Amino acid sequence: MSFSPLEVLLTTDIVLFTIQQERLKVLLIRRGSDPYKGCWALPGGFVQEGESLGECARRELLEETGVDEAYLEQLYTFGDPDRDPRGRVVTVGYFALVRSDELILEASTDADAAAWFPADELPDLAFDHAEILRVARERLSAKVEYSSIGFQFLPVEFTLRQAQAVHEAVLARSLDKRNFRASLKARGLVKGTGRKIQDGPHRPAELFRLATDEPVKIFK
Amino acid sequence: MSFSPLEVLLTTDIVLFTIQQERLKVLLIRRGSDPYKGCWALPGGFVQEGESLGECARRELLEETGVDEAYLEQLYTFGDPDRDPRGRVVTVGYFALVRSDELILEASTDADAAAWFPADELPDLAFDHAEILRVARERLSAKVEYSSIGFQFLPVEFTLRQAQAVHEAVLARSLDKRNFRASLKARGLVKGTGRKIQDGPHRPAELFRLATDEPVKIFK
DNA sequence: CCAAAAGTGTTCGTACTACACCCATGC
DNA sequence: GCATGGGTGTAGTACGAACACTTTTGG
Repeated sequence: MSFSPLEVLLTTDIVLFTIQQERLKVLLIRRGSDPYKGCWALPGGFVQEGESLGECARRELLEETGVDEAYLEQLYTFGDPDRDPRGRVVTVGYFALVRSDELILEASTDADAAAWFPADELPDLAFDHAEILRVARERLSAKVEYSSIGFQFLPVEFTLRQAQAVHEAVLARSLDKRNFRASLKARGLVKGTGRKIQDGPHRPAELFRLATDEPVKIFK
Repeated sequence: MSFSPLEVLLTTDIVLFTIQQERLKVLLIRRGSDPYKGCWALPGGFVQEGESLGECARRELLEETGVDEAYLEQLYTFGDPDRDPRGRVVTVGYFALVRSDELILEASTDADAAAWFPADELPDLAFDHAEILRVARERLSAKVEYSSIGFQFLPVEFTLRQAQAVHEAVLARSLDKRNFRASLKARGLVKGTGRKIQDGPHRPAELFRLATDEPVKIFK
């Protein structure tokens, strides 16, 4: 290694998903400075001294969106030489999941700079963020099927209907109610609390919670 | 972004797997310079100007091991602030698979600087390379079960016994011959060539090849 | 004829699919 | 009493796991 190594700028970009109105949504921010000023983009920013990649992603998420607690997972690293007009900037993509009921926190950031978009109606995005988002959606869909990651969108106690709506939103197809419930039971994933919730002119639904403490359980 | 962003050094490190004597092996190189001089480490090196991450991994693989054609896939990015004593060095881990019969190429590199180690008898490694290797093994094992990635270890034509041996080596457990073959047939993964190969005092085996052109097919 | 690997089917349990009706509640 | 979502079971099919013997060849 006698050549002088190339120094690069390193960022993390976060694809933050949630469910609203039973639809999968993604948080985007409007860029306030060049390049791509005024464009929609993923939240993210430069890695700082003494900070790990995951710490950086968590910090950026908090700073740019006000989201404090979220499931966070490294996705993929994008480093094509010309992906950023400023020069050599490599980004480590993350994806993050928050519960719908934490979204009040979103108001803590400057209001018109951030917005939730339905995952299937996205605007044009800055840099290669459309590609990062595509990879994130792919990974999320796959993981919902073979792990319990989908429950990250739900509060600690939830009804089975809510759970099914979340899975349907992520997979973008409808599921059979009896099969969905049977599968949860077969996997021993949820346990009833005995308590019920009444939210309309119909029979009250039982509240459930995850049976295990591990946040995300891989099936099989 | 008013602060001045941190510049980092970026490397790729490659976990190169193969199968020899029906065992899963990993290629390591002995470091010729500090830090960790004399230690075993993964092949890899600094990303250069104008080079994408995948190109860097492929180049390092060629330069350090003489391996030209290999299946290559990005694994995970490791960026803890203190993972490298030289300063802030972030590495993008890759894993690569080569066929056993390409290993003659390995002699093209300086002989005692590189060696194959059984995946379950590894020496101490430099940096956080033990962790990178752990992640790579995990990913490889998982992927062998739900994709046709294992055939990357085999030549274009192979016997079913060879295919089974490869899968057994990766999974570190023995498989049932009839089930293995039935599963290949059910998936329509391989097709017989009609030709046979004779390699000992026993009935000759038919040669097979992959039924599809796609290098790696995901099941289900 | 012996050693060595090639080749081949069935049974069982488990998991996914499709599918329809009664129940509890508020208005 | 009616509208709304809550809750439940069964039959068919597909897939993975366990399991043993005959065939072909070289020596």
